[in-house]
Amino acid sequence: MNEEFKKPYNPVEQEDAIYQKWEESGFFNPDVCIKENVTKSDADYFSIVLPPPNVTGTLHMGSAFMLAIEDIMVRYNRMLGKKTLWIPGTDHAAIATQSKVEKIIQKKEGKNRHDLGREEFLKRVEKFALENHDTIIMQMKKMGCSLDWSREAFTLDKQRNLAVKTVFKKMYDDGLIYRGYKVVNWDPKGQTTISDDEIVYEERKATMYTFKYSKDFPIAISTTRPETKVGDTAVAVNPEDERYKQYVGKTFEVSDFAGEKLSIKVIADKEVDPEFGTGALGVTPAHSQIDWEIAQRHVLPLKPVINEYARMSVESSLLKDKKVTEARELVVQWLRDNKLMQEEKEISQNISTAERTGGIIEPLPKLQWFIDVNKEFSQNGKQVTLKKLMLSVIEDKTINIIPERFEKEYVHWITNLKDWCISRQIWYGHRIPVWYKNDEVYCGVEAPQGNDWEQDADTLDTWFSSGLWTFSVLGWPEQTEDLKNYHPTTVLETGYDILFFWVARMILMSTYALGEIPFKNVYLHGLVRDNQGRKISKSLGNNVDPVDVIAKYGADAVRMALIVGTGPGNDSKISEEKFKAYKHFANKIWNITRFILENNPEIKSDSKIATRNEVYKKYIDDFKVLTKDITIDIENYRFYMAAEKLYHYTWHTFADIIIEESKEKLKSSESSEETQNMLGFLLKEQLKLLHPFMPFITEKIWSALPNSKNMLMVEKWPTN
RNA sequence: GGCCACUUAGCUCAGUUGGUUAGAGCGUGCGAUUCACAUUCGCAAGGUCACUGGUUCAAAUCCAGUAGUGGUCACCA
Repeated sequence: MNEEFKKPYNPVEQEDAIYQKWEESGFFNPDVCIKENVTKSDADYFSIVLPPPNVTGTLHMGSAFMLAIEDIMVRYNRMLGKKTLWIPGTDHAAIATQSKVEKIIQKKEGKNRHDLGREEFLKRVEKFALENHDTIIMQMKKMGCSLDWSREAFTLDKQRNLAVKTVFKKMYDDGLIYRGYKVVNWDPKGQTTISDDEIVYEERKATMYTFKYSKDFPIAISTTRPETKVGDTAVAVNPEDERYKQYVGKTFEVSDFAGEKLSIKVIADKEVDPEFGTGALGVTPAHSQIDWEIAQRHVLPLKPVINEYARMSVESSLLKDKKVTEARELVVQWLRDNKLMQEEKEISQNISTAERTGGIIEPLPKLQWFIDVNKEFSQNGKQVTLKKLMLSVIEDKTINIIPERFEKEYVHWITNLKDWCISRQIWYGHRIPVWYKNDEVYCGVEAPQGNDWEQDADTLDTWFSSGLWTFSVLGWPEQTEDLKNYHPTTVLETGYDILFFWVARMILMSTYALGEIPFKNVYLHGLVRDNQGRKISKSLGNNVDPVDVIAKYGADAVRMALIVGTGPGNDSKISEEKFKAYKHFANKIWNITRFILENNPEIKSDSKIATRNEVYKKYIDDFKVLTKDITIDIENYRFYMAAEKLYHYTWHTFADIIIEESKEKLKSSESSEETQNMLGFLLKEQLKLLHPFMPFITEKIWSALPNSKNMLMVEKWPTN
């Protein structure tokens, strides 16, 4: 017998070598599987893209959980004999990466990006991205991921850039992308616009001030932001409000409001809630989304009073160049001094902050690029909108979301979706493929001919390129074989926290650009929390590098610990005890093998011989029931259940009962032949079932068994 | 505020279409162990399935409500 089995199983000594063997075999690549005749060329396909990790950092336990689920699906389907493709890649994560590198440079060198210049700064970002990329790849290999590395992609590489520009141009030509001047979410800290989805609300205490613009102004208004009121051009009231009906349509001149001259028109708008505050709303078209919309409806003038640095851009001496927070106090004091303040009330309110920089969002009117989600266009002879495309594939179940409850959330989100602001004033990302020359505008995949054309300085929202991921990784816009063979992908597996950011955008991009869904199924997993149920975060210091845990317990144990007990969409807690338990389990499988090797060195495994014995026939029949059960669980995405059932069977049925009972039988020469075949058969079949969950140890044992020709990773999944 | 999820053993969680005596792992207690097991095995204790009501021959499971916890979306100026 192999000497190795006399020691406890030590994953650290084995796993890297096993992974290397897999890689060298080439079987992660379906083309090789076909060539080597382990997969039929006309077999059904299974394809899945890896949600590309951000190069802004390295992997955490949540990513490890994701990788475990996906690798289970991939290995299972490969063993079923399908043409199986899992495509790896990483995401440049534009704003997240840029702001991280900016912070580092600021801290180390005291410089900002403008000190370095666009070219030098981008070099630094790329270096940072590459380092993280290499770590991420190493981490994924440690987890045992059977990704086809020959097809690795990056959201910002040349091929993906072509896809981005191609889609942009198509949308531009279809009138779905437009450049427009309107109030956007401006992040003064990151010096860029962000989309509605990149806003994080923070609850804070604030004061609600109620006042009049001047002594003879008839209506009092309420606000938490008095400094913006120097930009007011109207007061809106509800059309039904009897108190104010007499003033509607009139314009009042205010000669001095905190040093500014105002011209306020009283308008009636049904959006105004007469119950709130004084029932009158001071309209600041330039610095509020809602007020902007009201101003559009009533054709009100626009008066910007705040600039990109969150400072007052008015000319009057009191407020000029003051930060908004200072200006607020100055205006409040001015109101008190002039006896215009009626009430100051402490309230709690949610303020908008930028997800990546933490900067307080300042709504500003700016000229930006948008995707119009409500504009009709013609596709396959039908009039559609992007919104309708996104809704219909979920509503008619062309795409399935697991767990189902997220379908409702998705529909709700899409229904309320507004135009998507896609331009960013940052440097790291896909440059907008638009050029300007005097009054001319050119949009194209390539730069226009001739001199004096200047390219738009902005880059695209990172989710624009991630949205193309399912087909850009397959070589689109070229009509590649991969695209024909593997799109739409079979399943998209990702965290529920990026359902809107990413899943929705992929559906938008694919149904638009290809007229085809990006995936047939969406499987959403939950968050991995620490043993106290807290979110993993830097500030708590509870972040664990999966590689460290793997070094201690082995990748198989880590995978099992993450999978067992965690259903789709559910958050999970992870603890040392759980890792330990599955390390024990790995050793149990190891010892089971040792016992069988000692008593059945050739690993005889003929089930026909075994079933001569009635009891063994029952064992084997029971096992077939289990096999079917496990298969159904996996097919229905119940990996947690399949894993637990296998664990339980191997330890408490196979080891505790079947092996225990076999000890006597092996001693008697008359039944030992049957017993050997029964044990050998069940061992081999169990290794196959366990392989997707615990690939390393099962492959290791398989290779140590006599007569094992193929690698376990390309053995056939047991069927009845 | 809207919507969603969760509440089952000390802890972490299963319990699929309603159907024997509600399960597992960890932990606890007792015992065994020259044995494939450094990481072993057996036995045991431990539950008002959050609460109230309903449907049903039958409810942890379905329905309605209440409470608590968490999430998410939208925010009112």
